[in-house]
Amino acid sequence: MTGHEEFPTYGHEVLAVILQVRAGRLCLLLWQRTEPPHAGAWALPGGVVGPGETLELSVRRHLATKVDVRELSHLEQLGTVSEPGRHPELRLLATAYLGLVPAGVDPVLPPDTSWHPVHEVLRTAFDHGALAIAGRDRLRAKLSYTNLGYALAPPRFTIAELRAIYAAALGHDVSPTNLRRVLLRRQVLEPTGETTRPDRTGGRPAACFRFRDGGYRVTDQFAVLRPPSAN
Amino acid sequence: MTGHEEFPTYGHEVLAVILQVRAGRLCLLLWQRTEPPHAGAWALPGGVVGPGETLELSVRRHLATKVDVRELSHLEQLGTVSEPGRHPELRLLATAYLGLVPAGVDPVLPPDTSWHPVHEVLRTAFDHGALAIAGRDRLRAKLSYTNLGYALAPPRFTIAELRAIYAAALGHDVSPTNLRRVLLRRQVLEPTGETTRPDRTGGRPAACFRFRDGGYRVTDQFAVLRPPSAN
DNA sequence: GCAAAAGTGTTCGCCCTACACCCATGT
DNA sequence: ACATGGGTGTAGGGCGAACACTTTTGC
Repeated sequence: MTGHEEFPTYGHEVLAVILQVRAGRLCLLLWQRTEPPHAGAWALPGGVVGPGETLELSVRRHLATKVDVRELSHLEQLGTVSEPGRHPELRLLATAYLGLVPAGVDPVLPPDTSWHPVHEVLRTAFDHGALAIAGRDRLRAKLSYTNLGYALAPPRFTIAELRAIYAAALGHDVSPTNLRRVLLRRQVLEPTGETTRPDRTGGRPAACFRFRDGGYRVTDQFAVLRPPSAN
Repeated sequence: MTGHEEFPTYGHEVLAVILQVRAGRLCLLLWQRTEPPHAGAWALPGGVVGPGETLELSVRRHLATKVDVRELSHLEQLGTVSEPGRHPELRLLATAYLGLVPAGVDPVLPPDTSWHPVHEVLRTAFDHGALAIAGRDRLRAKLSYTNLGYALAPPRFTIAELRAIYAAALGHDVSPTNLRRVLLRRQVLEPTGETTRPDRTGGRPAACFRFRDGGYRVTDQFAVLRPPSAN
C-alpha cells in the first residue's frame, strides 16, 4: 500500500461484449481464434491493457481494430473476472465492458470477426460465454428503467421499428401501443414531426420519433420505497 | 493473448466498501493511514491481491484482519478503477467490493479502524470517497427491488426495527405501514410467530419477522415492458 | 381510563396492460 | 370500397402512499 515494498503484478486484459440488433435479432460481435489456447473457438474482442491507459480507453483502442469506435453508442463496465485458472498459462485478470451499436449501421469487420445471434452463442473461448450472458442481462434490465434504448436505436425511427428493436433485445414480444405510451410519458421519446411514406400495400403513415436525451439517464429511479411526498 | 509474448503487468488491489447501520446511521468502515501517500487520511480496507487468489477471496482475506469475515452478510463486486494517476507512485488497479454487515453485531476492530457515518465522509485517501458513494448508491437502489435488506437486518426483528434500518440506509423516512405491506406481499418477509414484550411505557407487543430467503433475490424484476401475459 | 406503540382498513392516484375502435393511406 | 398498418380511447387491475381507525399492552 505504501508503494515501497515489492508486490506481485498481473497481466490485465479488457474484453468487450458488443451487442447490436441486426435483422430482428440481438447479435454479439465475436472473432475466431487461430492460435492456442482455444484455437478455433469464438472469443470476445479485446486485448492487453497498455501502461498508460485506463481500462475504458484500452477497450476503445482495441475495439477500433474491429469496429469503428465512433459507432459505439454506449460503453459501460460490466465486471472483472479473476479465476486463476481462466487462462491456462498465466495469471490474467480481465475487465469486461458492455458496448452497444445502434441498429442500421453495418461496420466493416476484419475477416476473422462476425456477428452471432446471442441466443445461439454456446461454446466460447475461456469464460467469454458467461460474460456475454452478463452483458445481455444487464442490457435487458436497463431497458426497462432507463433510456438505454437510445443506444440500440437509429437516430430517427417509427414506433414499429423501435418495437422490433426492443423485442429483439428483450427476447419477448413488445406491444407498440404500450411502448409508445410508456416512453412518451417518461419523456424518453419526442416526435420529430416527420412521417414516413407508407408501403405500396398502403397503411397510415407512421410518425417519426427520436430519443430526447443523447446520453444515459435513469427514468424510473425509485420503483418502491420512494421518499415521502414533500407535504 | 497467446501467452507467449511479453506484456505489461500491474499491481492490483482490492478495496472494500463495508456498510452497516449503527445507531440509526448508515456507517462506513475506514482505517487511518500512517504512511505516505495520504498519511493521516482515512481509507477503505483492502490490500494487494495474492498470486493464487481470486479477487473475492482476496477481499475476504484482507477483511479478516479488520472485521470477522463470518459477519459479512453480503459481498458483491462494485467495479474496477484504473486511472493511471490514482496512485502517485505506481500503476495500481483496484477492484472495489460492496460488503454489508447486519445491524446489531459489533465486531472488534484494530485500533486504526473505525466506523464513520457515510454522509460525513468527506476527505478520503486516493479515490476511495467516490467508491464509497458508489457503494452507498448501489445499496440504496437494490433495497427497492431486491431482498437485499436481509443483509442489513438482524436474524429476527420487528417492523419498527426494520423501518429504522431502511430509513438509515435510504437516507429518508420510511413508513412502517407500507414497508410491512410491500415486503409481505412480495413474500420477502415472513412472521416468526413470536412477539416482543412492550416497553415500560406500554404499547402493543410487536410481531417478529425474518427474511424468508437467506440469499440475494430480485423481487421486482420487470418494472415495465414485461413479457405479455400467458393467455 | 389513558397513553403509547403495533397493526388494519380504506381511499386515492398512478402506472401499465389489453383490447376495441378510429384514422390515413394505396390500390 | 377495402385492405393495411398507425394511432387513440378506455376500462381494468395492481401496487404503493397516506391516513384514519382499531387493537393490545403498561401504568
